[in-house]
Amino acid sequence: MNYWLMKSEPDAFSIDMLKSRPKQTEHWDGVRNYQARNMLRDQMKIGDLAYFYHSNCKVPGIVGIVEIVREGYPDFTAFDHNDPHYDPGSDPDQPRWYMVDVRYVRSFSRVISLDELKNHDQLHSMTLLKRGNRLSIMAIATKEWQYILKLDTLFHENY
DNA sequence: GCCAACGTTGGC
DNA sequence: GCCAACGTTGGC
Repeated sequence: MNYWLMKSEPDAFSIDMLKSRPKQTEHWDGVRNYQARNMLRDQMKIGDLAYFYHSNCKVPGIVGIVEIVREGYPDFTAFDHNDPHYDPGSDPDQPRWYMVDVRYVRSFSRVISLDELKNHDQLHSMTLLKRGNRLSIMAIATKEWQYILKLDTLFHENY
């Protein structure tokens, strides 16, 4: 069982949009980075959980949890001339880009903001907080996952 | 195989 | 909207 963090710009695809999809499930398309591709294709397994992260928005941060419900398969948006993520270099017979399907699990009662995450020494080694990091898919250590979960439940207990 | 130019990401 | 950081491209 592995833990992940997946970034999305909420204007393009937010956790609320995922929640309102049929079966609260959607494919995670558009990743065009080889390191992230390798994780989608090779490492993400059914039953793995991921934090849904909203990036490039007013309050960037973790907004909820999703579950991987289908393992890596070719990202067909790369074959579509009309798709903004079209890549002529990805051949259907030898796809360059991969995706997984995710299902909504739950939303946090608040955004656990990037700013807040930075304030916890226990999270300093997270890839997300490394300087210059731009990966849209990253692994999260079990300890970090649990620590972040507690940030949300602590909030519940206090209010 | 080097590296300058360019495009993208994403916080601020 | 700015720009630092990083990945990719392509000339040589």
